Amino acid sequence: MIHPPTWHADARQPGNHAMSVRTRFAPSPTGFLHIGGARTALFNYLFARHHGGTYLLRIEDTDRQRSTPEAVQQILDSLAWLGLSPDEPPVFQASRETRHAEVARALLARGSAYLAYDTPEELAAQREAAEAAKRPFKYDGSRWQGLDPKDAPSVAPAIRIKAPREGETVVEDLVQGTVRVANGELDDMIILRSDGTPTYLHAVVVDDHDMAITHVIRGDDHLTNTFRQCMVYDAMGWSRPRFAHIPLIHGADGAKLSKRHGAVGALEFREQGFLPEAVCNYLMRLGWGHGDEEVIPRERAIALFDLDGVGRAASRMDYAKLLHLNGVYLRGSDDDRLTRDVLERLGRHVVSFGTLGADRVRALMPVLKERAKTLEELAASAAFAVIEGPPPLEAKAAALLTPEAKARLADLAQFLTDAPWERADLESWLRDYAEVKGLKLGQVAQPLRVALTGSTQSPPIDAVLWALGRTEAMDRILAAAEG
RNA sequence: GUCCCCAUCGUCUAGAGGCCUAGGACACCAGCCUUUCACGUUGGUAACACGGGUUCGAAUCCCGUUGGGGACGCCA
Repeated sequence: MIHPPTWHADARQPGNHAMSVRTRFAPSPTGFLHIGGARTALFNYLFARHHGGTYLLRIEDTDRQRSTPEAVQQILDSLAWLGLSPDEPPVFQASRETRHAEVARALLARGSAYLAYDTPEELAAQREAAEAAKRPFKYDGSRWQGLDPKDAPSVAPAIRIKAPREGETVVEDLVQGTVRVANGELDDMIILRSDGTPTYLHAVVVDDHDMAITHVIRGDDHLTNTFRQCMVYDAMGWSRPRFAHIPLIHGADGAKLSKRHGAVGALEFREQGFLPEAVCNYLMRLGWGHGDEEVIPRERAIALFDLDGVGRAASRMDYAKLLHLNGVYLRGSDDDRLTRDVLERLGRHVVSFGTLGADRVRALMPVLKERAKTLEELAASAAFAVIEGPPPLEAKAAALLTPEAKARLADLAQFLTDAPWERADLESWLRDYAEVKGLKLGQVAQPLRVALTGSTQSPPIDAVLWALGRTEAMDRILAAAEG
């Protein structure tokens, strides 16, 4: 019967450092790290930090067919980008197979497990028969138990753990609450395959135990597996960790999150111009809340986060809200950092530029970042500043360059020749010009904007004028006036 | 099919029996600001899945229904 081990309570006593919190994120390197996994990592990180504990990473690479070194690197890169790198070097599960086998044999020696000589084909047939008869398949290994090795078939055996038949298993889940299942539902699962490799359900338990994990925080999809894992803990006489099963993230339509919903890989968000702090903030708020707080930077998140605030229902990915949050973080970001990123993106988009262009982008950054939601948008909006010479004209912008507008620009160029080149001065010169000519400021600003940026949308025109510098600005105005 | 979990505006959530005429955020609509686009700001539309209990009183507790999700591998 299952009661939380007493040290769990002790661990929460202030002043008890003997059993500090240890969490782990345990992805399998069979693909890229998706957004759901990223959130699981985040919760593990936040929980450990909040309690002054340790946050670890274990790569579950026991499936040798599907695990790849590229995927491992991808996961590491993703976590690094999100600021969720582990406190210690990652543990590779495959490297611990000797230990897994050792525990399996210990279970055998204790009489808690037995050798099962079924072939995969036999099992598949049994499963099919059960399905055909519309009854749930439950493995029956009674014929192998207590078998004299001499009578064993000449088949490499797997090791199966004996499931309890009576009573029920109870898990006090930190998120889901008390969850119980009748032991009659469990069956004798394989812990060591016939080829000597461990199964996931077994390896996880051995590793979590050996790594002294105190809190297993993972996706909801592992909830029912937890009862199977309990069999190993209990049979070995190990105290179980605390479990916390967090709900999954779904796509906007409520179905399992997949590529057709948009970006799902953590690194895809980076490519699309999202900031890691915005992604983390968004992910944290998905399934967790603290009153009305929405913008919660890392430090604040660590201070606030705890598992009791995690909801039990699955939530849907809302890209619009992420986008909004990204805008918030973008506006609050350091100008030098943004400039660096934008220049890099522009370079990738095959725009060549010199230091003059780079300086202009930096000068414009405070007003540029006000009007972008992603780094990609930011880069696009900075493109006019980085190039030399007249910018390419957008269709809508070109339409604005009427003969009158061109004449106006020529006149304006003349007028600006003697202007002092400071932003505030430029603004008042433009206002004066409009007033003298009996025009609304917009009538002057729009043609000018088109000439300088090639677009009908840009930061305030005085800022653009100033950042471009007198020479470059004059070039562009004249080019537009003559073109 | 069996077992497990879940259920407040379109979405993320606040809500731990009276503070709820159900609050906030995103999105959407309208207005203001304005030099374009954003930002900002003001207001608006919009939810307790359904049915039974328990209680003086239920979004909050219990049961059922419906609807979602997950797990049932010599995958992880």
